[in-house]
Amino acid sequence: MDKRELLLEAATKLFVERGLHATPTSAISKQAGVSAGILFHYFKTKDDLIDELYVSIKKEYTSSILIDIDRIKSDLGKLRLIWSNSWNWAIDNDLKFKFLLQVDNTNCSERVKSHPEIITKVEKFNNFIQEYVDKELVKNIDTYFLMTSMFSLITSMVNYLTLFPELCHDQVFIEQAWEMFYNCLKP
Amino acid sequence: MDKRELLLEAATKLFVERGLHATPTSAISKQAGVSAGILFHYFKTKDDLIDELYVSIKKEYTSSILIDIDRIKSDLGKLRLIWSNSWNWAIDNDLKFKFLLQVDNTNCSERVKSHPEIITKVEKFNNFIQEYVDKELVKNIDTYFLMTSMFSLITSMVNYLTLFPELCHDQVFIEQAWEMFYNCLKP
DNA sequence: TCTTTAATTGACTAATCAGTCAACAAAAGT
DNA sequence: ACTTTTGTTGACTGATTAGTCAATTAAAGA
Repeated sequence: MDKRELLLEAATKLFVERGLHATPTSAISKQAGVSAGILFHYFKTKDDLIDELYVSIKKEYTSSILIDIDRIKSDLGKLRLIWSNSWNWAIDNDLKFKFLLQVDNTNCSERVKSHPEIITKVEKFNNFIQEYVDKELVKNIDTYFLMTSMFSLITSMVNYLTLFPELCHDQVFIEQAWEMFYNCLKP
Repeated sequence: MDKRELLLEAATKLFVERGLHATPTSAISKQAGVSAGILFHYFKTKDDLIDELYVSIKKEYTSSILIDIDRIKSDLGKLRLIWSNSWNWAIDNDLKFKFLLQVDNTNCSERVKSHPEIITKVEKFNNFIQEYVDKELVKNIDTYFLMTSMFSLITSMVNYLTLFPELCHDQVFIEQAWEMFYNCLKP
């Protein structure tokens, strides 16, 4: 198997368990079952590894959000799919999601948040929300504020579902959570 | 001035700037203008300092939330005061707030989240919300889920206001943000 | 005043870290 | 078959770290 991939996977696990700086590169290579030196063959520095890991996971997450979006006709249905895609991906990839949260809440994330591919994704999503503002399906307020509010609600839902996983399939809870989400956004 | 306090203040600043593990104790004592050894006179270990800092800041934050709550009569007014107290404290104490966010999104926070004083505060707030559920002023859903949703919205608002501080005094924005907050909670 | 206790210093240590490197192995090209 | 490139190893290094400690100063009691 690709050792680069093994290293990224091991790093995700250890970073979430111990934190970025408390995880030595030696522990990452050990967890991945490869030699200590090879990490610096694939990544110039440890910070480089962190950056590449963040960007690749963020891309994976933002891509997952729009899955099957064209199979839905109604605007509200699309918004609901974005909502459920978001927390479903996070539940299915809890280590990766926790890694994103950890980095997003660190100042060192400034280094990587300005990555061009991520900025593009954010802009795309921004335009998507602007359409909803124009159609008067959501509040007429700055789209970036709408976006952060949306993702903060999704994040809190993911954290809650992580504590009570059985609720993932509880239709009553899911319906109430969606109601809260959309009530927050609607005009 | 109290060197213990100087150390905590310096630690808050550096932890937020560099991250917990990327901040050596030597940097903390240097920033505080005291000798390297004195840190271990006031705190047994570095982790001890982190724990004590977290608990003291969390207590300060949770206390600030209920300021002047008895001067308001209406239930809705009280809820709105909790909301504005929360983000006002966070804006006024941005370093401390960022420190809380950073620790809350780390696995190492498990160590400290179970601190008795913090559990008591959370339970108190939980009961407060339960009253609102009983009075049918907020959705009939698990109070812990309501609580995390509330604070996630407040957090996203604080992050947004940090980027655009002038909006703190923009009555239109504040009113819309409150509308979003309460629409999310109401039955 | 004298004694005891607490606060404070900074040089020190043992451990740990990110990153290097010479050597070797495997693939790929010719 | 032979050469070049690429992947891989693990011992090594210089720098940095958390935490110690003997010595010094300040404060408090008697």
